[in-house]
Amino acid sequence: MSTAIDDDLWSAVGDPTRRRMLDLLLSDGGGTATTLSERLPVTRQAVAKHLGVLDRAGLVHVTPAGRERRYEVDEAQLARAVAQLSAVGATWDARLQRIKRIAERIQRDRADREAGPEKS
Amino acid sequence: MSTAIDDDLWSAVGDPTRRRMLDLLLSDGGGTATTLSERLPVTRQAVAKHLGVLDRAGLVHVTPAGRERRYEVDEAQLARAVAQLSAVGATWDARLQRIKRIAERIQRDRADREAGPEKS
DNA sequence: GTGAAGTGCAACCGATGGTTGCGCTTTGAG
DNA sequence: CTCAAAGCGCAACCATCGGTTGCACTTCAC
Repeated sequence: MSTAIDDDLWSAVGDPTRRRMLDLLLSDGGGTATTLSERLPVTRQAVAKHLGVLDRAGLVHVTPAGRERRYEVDEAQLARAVAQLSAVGATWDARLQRIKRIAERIQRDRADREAGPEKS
Repeated sequence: MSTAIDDDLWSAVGDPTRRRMLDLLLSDGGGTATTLSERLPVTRQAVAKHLGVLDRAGLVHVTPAGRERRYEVDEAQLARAVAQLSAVGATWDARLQRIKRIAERIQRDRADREAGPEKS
């Protein structure tokens, strides 16, 4: 109930650079630290660190190939992360809806009181 | 297209402690740094810093009352944040769906080739 | 074999989430 | 009125993290 979330997954997805990396890996169907860094405003080493975080979170898999290390998105795990994002959103959405309904009821009650004052 | 997001909003909502604070403020209908810190595993000062971040992001409003400073959630702004979360989720969801469809098509194509080999 | 490509490791820097300690105003009980 | 406690802000400090630079190591290609 209290938005208890797999914190590793959320924080992995929480960083803006890592989100862009996931975007690139998805649209390109994989990549290496070097190819990613060419399309991002950070150095290869920064990208490598992020890939480590994503790997530990299970969001990507790595395949060594000669002197390269190719990374690909783990779609099932990313789907889990998406589900958790939606869950948080849904929780807050529900509460905001409840608040909105209560506010409307209060306003309606006040309107009733002003329209038909039965007592002095 | 490229998941361009209001980074202040996202990062404000990105911290797990701040998410719990928003939960508490929503369910209690507001609170102070002290009352929040009593229900969280961090000190009042840490809570105060987070309230500053949430305030700068426009997610909460503060009302000084005597020696207290009461904070309440700005529902419209939180709704915006929720919308952005959903947007990121929807983007990835769409891409994952596309990948899934492509994978299925490839599998179907291969099945066709194996079933009816027209040429040698 | 040699140079370039790709990677990893280590040191360093700035921002941030967290703590402790202190001092200030406000409140309320005596 | 007095004074202790409640609530808050400010400042110093620490660990972690995202980012950088620099260097050494493998692998590929000529």
